[in-house]
Amino acid sequence: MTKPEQDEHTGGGLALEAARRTKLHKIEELGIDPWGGRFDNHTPIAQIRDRQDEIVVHPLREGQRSPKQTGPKVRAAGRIVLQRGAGKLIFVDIRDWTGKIQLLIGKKQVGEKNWALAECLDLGDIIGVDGELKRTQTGELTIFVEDLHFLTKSIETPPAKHKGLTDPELRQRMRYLDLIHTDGVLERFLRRAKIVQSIRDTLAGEGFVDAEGPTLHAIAGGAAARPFTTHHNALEIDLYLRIALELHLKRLLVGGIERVYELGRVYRNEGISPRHNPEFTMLEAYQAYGDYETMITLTEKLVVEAIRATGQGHLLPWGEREIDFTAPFARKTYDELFTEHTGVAADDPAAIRAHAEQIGLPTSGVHPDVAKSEVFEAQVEDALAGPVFVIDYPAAVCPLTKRKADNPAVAERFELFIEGMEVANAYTELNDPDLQEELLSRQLDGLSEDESMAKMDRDFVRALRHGMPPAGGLGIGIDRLVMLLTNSQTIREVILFPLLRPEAE
RNA sequence: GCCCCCUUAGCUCAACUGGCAGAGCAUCUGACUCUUAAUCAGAGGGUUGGAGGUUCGAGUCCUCCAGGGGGCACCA
Repeated sequence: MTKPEQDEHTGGGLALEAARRTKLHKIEELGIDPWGGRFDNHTPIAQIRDRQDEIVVHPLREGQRSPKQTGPKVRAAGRIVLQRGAGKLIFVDIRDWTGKIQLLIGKKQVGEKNWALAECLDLGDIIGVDGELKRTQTGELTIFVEDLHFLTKSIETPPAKHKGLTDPELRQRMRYLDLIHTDGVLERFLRRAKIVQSIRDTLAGEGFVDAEGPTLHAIAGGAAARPFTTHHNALEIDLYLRIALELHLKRLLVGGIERVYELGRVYRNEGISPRHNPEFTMLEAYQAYGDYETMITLTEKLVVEAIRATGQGHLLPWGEREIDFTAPFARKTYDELFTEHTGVAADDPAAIRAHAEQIGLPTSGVHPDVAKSEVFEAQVEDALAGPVFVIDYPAAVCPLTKRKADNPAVAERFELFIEGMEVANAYTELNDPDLQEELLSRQLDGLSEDESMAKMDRDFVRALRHGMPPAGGLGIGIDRLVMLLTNSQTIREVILFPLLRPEAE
């Protein structure tokens, strides 16, 4: 093992660590544990800052350079993010998850041992302090430190103190550093937590209970996506990571859990993009005796309450633009939008087929509803700035959805689109077991099994045969909703640890 | 899986048409008891992502590889 002293006068990566290890040893020599321990009764920095009006400034007396102040005694803990030496004074800025505050450590004020410890402080170290909250001569709110508590040494060098991390690879691989050093990152993820909490609160307020379905599925149903496969050794069976929550929650409707939801991770073995991560968070909620109109009302309430929880108004920033979330959101039928954006009659399969060919989509051997759906995805979805509820889908591409009573070619389904993104998807749930069995056993022309939602699940059909109440069901892509509510243009800004290739050794 | 772009000090970035690899922050030494992107004086720090190639000479041009970003495909 190399001695730190050997590298003391070099400034490369190893030497930066060596300098910190030298200080770590000095801390140990002072009889202080550089890894700290329990530190009770400190106050979050934001709350400390709120006590600034308790500072009393006494009248200036003759011979004084500045007026005497008295302030509240406070105890804080946080990470050192800035440090400035001024002789036998050190100014330190610490940060906790509520804010930042300046500390003043003076040699005379803290005593010899604390001063020796203060000389061992580096950017990134975590410390606790006791002191008096006052203002410096320049007016900066500051804890005048009386006692110093060392809580944890950082032996790695932090990023540049103002620019922070900008390399997207480093930001994702070392999210812990991103949270500390990139402006707005910690706040964004705390905001995500508030959104999720708001959704759970709203659902609870509407009488929904949460449920935990299995994530290992023998049949990856409920959506059309390629699953991840895995293997259970003792049972000697291949299993899939779930691609949706749907089929188990509906079993719970059969079981009499009348309002049920799950908010959890699903996995899809597909491409990565600014709007896709292989694992992402989905909400699905099911309400017995409801329908898709019930779900529109619920969706609006969930979104509006989530926005309220983030402390924002109805107009949210989105890049250079704004999104107007004033409820009720626009509602347009699928066919209406289809014609509006393509100029093709929505009830004319031959014209749709010709149009699909014209824009380069394959049409031979493809079911008319599939062709229509592909044109819709290619030309309509991206153009939907929204928020807009797209209502009433072609039935053939909706195998889990109840058909309209007066028109079996149309399914009672809506999707909520905002900025071209599908944020929510909801049905009046199909509860006819015979029709369900038929729809799950038949692949549509032009779709492979991978591309299809039609994966036979005998037990699911058996559950329906026992009677599932008429119901409305809703799915919301939580990550995309969080993107929209935090003005984040890519999904990896709202997922703490997006999938990356392993780092090379 | 395909196409394009990026990769230089711990971090953030320079380096002309191929011609001595640089700066700021960080680090180290010294000064400073009211600083706040502290300041001042000095010092050190590089396998230019990796491996080959062209050239008198490569951070720069070429090939392959790796990682990341964007787009396409996939995502009914």
